[in-house]
Amino acid sequence: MTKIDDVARLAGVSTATVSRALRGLPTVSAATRRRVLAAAEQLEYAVSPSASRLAGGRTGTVAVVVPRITRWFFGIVVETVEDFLHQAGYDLLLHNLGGREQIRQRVLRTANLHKRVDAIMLVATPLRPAELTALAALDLPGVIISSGTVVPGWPCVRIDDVAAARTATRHLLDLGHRRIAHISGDPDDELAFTTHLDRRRGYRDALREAGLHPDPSLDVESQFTIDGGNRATEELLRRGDPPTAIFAACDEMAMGAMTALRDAGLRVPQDVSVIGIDDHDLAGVLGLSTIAQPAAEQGLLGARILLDPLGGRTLEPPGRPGGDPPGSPVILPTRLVVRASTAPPRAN
Amino acid sequence: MTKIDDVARLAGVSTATVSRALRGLPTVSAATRRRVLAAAEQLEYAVSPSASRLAGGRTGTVAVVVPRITRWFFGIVVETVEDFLHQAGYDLLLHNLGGREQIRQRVLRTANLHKRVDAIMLVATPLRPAELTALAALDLPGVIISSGTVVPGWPCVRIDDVAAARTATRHLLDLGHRRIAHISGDPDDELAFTTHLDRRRGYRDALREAGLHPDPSLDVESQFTIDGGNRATEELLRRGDPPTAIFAACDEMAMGAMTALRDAGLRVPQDVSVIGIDDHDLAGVLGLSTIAQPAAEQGLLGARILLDPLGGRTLEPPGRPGGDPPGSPVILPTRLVVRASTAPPRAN
DNA sequence: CTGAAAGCGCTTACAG
DNA sequence: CTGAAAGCGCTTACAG
Repeated sequence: MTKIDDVARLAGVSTATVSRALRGLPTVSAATRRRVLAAAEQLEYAVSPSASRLAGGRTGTVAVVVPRITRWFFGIVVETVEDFLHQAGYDLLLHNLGGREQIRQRVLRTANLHKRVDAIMLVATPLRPAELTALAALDLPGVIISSGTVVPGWPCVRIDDVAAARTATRHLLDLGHRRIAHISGDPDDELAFTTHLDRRRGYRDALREAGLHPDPSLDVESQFTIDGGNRATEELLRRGDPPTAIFAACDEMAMGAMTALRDAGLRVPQDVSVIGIDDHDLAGVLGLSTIAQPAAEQGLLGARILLDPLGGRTLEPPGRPGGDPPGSPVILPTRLVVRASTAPPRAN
Repeated sequence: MTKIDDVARLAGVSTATVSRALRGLPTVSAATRRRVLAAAEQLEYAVSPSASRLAGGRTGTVAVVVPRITRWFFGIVVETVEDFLHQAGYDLLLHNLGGREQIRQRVLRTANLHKRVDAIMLVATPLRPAELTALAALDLPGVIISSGTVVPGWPCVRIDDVAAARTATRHLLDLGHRRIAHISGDPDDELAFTTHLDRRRGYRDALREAGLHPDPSLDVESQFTIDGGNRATEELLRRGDPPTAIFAACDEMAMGAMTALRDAGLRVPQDVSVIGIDDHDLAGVLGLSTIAQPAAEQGLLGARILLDPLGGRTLEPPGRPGGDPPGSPVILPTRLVVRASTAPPRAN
């Protein structure tokens, strides 16, 4: 195991100089730096992260907390953030809550992040009061992606869920639909999302703007998964007088809805139109109309803001009007993508 | 920041004793341990990982290297392994190669893993000779999941890809198909899988066992993705005289094949049967017949073997016959799942 | 069962 | 621009 002393000896300098040269500090002469780098190269020296962290007081690590990495949105975010962090020289400490209360408690306690990371990215993870207090006590920089809670001082990057849902619903209204169902997440989901609340609001807003009354019998709560969409749609059909269109709160639910409809002998879109939110990898394959949201961009921008020593004010996406109150979230745009799953209702 | 000295002072013992008590070492009296734990609790003490690692010589971290976390198999593996590692008190350092040569080089160099992790899990990541040398030089325990290279001394957990492919092909043969195409991964894929080679071999073996000659015009290479399956199938159809069945090397390719067939006006399974390998989350939704492979089990078993101080010989799955030569991979079973995408060919 | 002391391998004021 | 020395916060022989 070659250590810094070996490099110092070979280069004929002190360990302090090796440390400075290797980290690219400006206070090293070009000639010295060259000698140090050559020595380090020759000895295949790699700094010991533990020693460096202990002495330097920085961990060089960012915690990324996601509900479930196997879900489309979270997978994309992690992939993007991982790439960016590693390029910036940071390690990524992954925490996948996995819907298990036990894991959630393990992760979201002070002790588990303290002294272990320099910063925290919370993806769609709402916090309970005690968790919020614990995180705030860490006094670490953090960023929120997509939704969850507001942590004082932590920037947030997300889409406008209300607007996205409104656009989806309006697309169905524009096609002529009037009996529009909504299937969405459940407050009792172990993962405790809040996203579905905003999306339901957008759905209801759009209906009201069109002069329609939201019909509770057309609004079914389930899980944010394929299976959840499947079951919600089955429940919907069980209630009789099926809708002519379904707005699913995410693409995975929409896929489950398409299956349930097919299993019930209904065709999409001839009998029932379906639209989701996300633009999941498979949306194109399935011909699913959707509201595309920029998952990678949310992760990337969040990571940049997190690492930006200036606090990220200079990293806002172009085109965003200045003058927002400090602390307001960065909202990234969504986009209606019309595919084969939505069409006008059959002739009345 | 409360540190170990604070706890020692409050508990009225030395820091050595605090250290021992907190780590559950047996050489501490029950009374002392109780006092130490109470003091630590009261002060909300959390050990500094950097200091502990530097002094103890263990990083408490496992590197997990995957080609792309957004693909079904790798997402499942990471989720499973993350849970197990954290329960065992280890951190998971995630490396997502993402098909970028630059990242690959960064990750698979000695310097980046050395002194940074205690063990390495390589998921479906074939190594070049130089990378193999570098990893071997690390002299760390490691485990291989699914395939890739053989690293001397590293156990391997996987399925039998040849057998899985043979079963898939035989299912089509049993249904009466004779013109069976195969779409699979490309050697030029940036991720450089080897899995597709085994699967192609199983396909050809099955054909030969049925007295058929593999027809090169029915064998198209592409990428292991939905889009890859889509393009491979388009190519297949472009060649004229389409097959009556397609065996896709993975479910994601099979999904792309289903889309391409539908876009070409062909029905599944009436005109063309399709089968994949994986049992992807969406396989059920899409009615895709497949060879199910236990992704979570491969990850979990690999992680257990990695952390097992005994080297994992006691952790082999039950039912596995003893007497395998040491170093031979642990093979987990696969299972044919027949859904709606496979049926007998139309009347000749 | 417990403690005093050395040491893990760096980085950081401080001095020059 | 460079070095000597202290210190980061633990763990580990070594003694007792």
